[in-house]
Amino acid sequence: MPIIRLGLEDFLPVGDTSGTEEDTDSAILYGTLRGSVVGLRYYTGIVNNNEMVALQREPNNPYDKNAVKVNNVNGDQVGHIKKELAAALAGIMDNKLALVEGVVPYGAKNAFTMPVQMSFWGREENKEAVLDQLKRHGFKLAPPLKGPECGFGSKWISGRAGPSYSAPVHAAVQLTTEQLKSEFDKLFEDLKEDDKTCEMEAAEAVGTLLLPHQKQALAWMVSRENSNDLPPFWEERSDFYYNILTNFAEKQRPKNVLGGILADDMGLGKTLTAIALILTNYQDGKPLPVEKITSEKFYEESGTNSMNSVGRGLSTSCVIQEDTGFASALLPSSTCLKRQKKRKGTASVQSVKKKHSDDGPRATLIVCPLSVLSNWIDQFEQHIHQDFHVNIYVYYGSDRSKDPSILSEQDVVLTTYNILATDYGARGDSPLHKVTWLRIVLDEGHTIRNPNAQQTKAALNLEGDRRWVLTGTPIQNSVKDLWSLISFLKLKPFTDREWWHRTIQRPVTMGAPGGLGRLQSLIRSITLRRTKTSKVKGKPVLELPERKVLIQYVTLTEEERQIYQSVKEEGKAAISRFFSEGTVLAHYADILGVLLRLRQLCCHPHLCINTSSSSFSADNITPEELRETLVTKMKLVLSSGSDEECAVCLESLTFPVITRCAHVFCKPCISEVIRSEQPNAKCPLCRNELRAEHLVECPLEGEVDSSNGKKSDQEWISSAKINALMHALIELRRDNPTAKCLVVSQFTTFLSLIENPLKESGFVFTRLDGSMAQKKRVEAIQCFQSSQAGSPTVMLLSLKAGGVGLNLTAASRVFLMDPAWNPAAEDQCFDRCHRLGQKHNVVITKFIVKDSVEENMLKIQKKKRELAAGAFATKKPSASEVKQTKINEIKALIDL
DNA sequence: ACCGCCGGGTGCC
DNA sequence: ACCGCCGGGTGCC
Repeated sequence: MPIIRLGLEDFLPVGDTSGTEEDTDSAILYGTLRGSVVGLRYYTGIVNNNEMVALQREPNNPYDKNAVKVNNVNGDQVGHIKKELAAALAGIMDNKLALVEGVVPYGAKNAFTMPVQMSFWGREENKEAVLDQLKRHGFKLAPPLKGPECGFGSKWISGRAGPSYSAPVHAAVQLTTEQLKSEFDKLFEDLKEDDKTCEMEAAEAVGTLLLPHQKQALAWMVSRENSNDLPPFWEERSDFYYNILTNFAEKQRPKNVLGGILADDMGLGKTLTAIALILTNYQDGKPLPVEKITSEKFYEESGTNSMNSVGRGLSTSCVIQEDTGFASALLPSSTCLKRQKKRKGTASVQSVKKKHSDDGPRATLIVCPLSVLSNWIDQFEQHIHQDFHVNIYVYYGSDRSKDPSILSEQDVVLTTYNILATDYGARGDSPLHKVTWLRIVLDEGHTIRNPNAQQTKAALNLEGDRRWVLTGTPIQNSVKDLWSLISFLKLKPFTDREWWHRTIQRPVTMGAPGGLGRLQSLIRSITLRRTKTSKVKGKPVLELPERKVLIQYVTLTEEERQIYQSVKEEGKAAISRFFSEGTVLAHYADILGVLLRLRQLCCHPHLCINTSSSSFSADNITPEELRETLVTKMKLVLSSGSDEECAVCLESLTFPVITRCAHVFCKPCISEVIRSEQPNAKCPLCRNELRAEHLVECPLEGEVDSSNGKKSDQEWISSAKINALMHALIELRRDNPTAKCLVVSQFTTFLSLIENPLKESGFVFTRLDGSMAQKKRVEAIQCFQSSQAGSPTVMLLSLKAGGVGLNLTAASRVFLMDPAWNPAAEDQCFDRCHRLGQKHNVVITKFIVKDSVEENMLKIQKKKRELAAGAFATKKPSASEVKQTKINEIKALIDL
């Protein structure tokens, strides 16, 4: 199931939200006030009756420091707020006590002044201050007018119609949570219907036959790019264009985005579809003119149309320029350069692309997270027909070209969000921003959901009419997330946050009638989304082979059980003490340590070395010792596989730091807490003193394994789990010698221990873990995916290795050696082989030690799954709820 | 007339 | 602005 969590805050004004940032979601309507706009004749901006206007402070106005400008939806100034009123508004606006929004109810054609109906929105606690401030200037708010869409702009009851309509206080009728849930479910439903079911064949240069749903996506994308439709919510009226949300009108036809959001579930082939689009729709629906090599075949491999095949391996025909040095690190050494030379020497070229700049833009820019950059390169390699030649430039690395004309000559330029943001930050020196692109594709587009992030701003400022967002999770936490995407698509008038907020976001969050409907029709007009269970012509989009998860219980040996029990009793005693002392959270890292050791003991006694942790009492120690202890604790937290979240942002840790009270947060998050609560900041988790200079950063180097090092000096012994695994592997080999399997663990040391018996029993195996260099990874993957005789049948895989794109479809069996805290991490791992291209039924075996922490983890996993399934309309948990959940989990895990 | 009244000039902030 | 406001011109009926 796609992760579309919709927080309660999407629908209800939720009070407490940690304060620091202006959160417009908890705003209530204080009331309304009629004022006047003056000075109309000095400005060009015009409005219609009932049109929304923006009020903007102008503190540097030489005549009045209180000045408030009035702009129309287009951003053109209409006039000023009359000075007496402006004097009252200035303080309110400057101190962000309220959001003041205006609508011109009538008199839009007046020559000198016109009325403006203002609504004041803000947090409950600021209401008094606002009313007071207005009162001091002799103004008084009227209660909110009641109308079907009061405060949301559309239909104002004009003054003349008489105020007999206006009375009740509540602006909008709120739907029940259930209603909202079902409403929102519909948001992405049926997007495939009507015009989105046409299919289109890809251009010849696409060497892979598209699946039906991919042909549909291609047809839809091509039609979007070539469409002449008006953007959503615009109508043509006699000789002007009219926006039905804001009532703004203009002569000039508003541009629709020649793109949209491809929001297919992971695994449906968004990348391939985008590649097909690039090659199929250049101009006027004609394919991209690329070199076609018509003479003899150049390569040994002969790739024909293969249905989304894996294992086409190296047969490729794209030329990837390597002056970045990055591509060569990603790709097997021989892949590109040799071919490029070969082709240059012998190929006869039928049609050479024109390089004249007067042809208009040619290049497509693709921006993606670094983790999927190599996947894009692979996919281009796989899917471009070998007789065609496509120029791809990987804009990455310190020697990336600063010359925009190099970029604009390409067919495709690939880069990452970080590079995009870095270049953009170095002002005036971003070649990416100097090129007018034919097309811009943002992959994993949800990474730009934070509108304040540099990468978002950098993406918004790219030039190019065809703009696409690829994402499997268009809405991650709330409707808010959509704004950056919509803004990137340059959909008028939503590029300005005020109009988005007033016309879509607030109506939806406040449950205004029609709010969801608007959002839905907006989404429908620019989004294509299919899930794994969607159907095309009555058949599932993807017919994946079956997937079975078996749990195989393992009984520890006598010796293992003895060690386990003694560590457990010791840990349980310590944790009980923490509970009785009320210091559970202060010892959180220690508790994780106990649990980690128990989990390791379930796998193999050697995983767990320093059983006697000295860190239980940390009284009189030097700063250096303290620092070291903290670093150790942080590493423990990070390596415990518990997928710790930052209690401030509630997301996974970025740039983790540990506090003196041993709690781990994102550095930016905790720094902000310290800054905003100074001088007496307290730890959000335990309320201990918090100081910026006490924060300890994690010494770099990705994968931290707490049990690293000491493996060679210990004699190898087996364990109950290893025995169970080997038994299963040998049985599997006997029944099906060519079957491939993944052996997955969170503990890379455990994987190393497993290498021993694999060798002894004559298995050919390979390995993939987070510590391996990019090049080694690619080798390991290609080696494993190969179907050649003698290729590895086992891959030792660390649970979190590899990005989303990791494709291990050669495997049809998975042995999960130890359960993960987060069931989603397990699922993601299983999806690496249970995905497009898998030909066999997939059987997953989870080894679980009977009567152990592992069994308890299964129970917690079950709960989490249930929670995730029902999470749709549930509120995002607060920090204290997260805390309580954790405490409960700890109790359950250690049988307290 | 230290007023009223008239009518022209004028006009955002 | 077909207003308000300003300030100069003017002054019984």
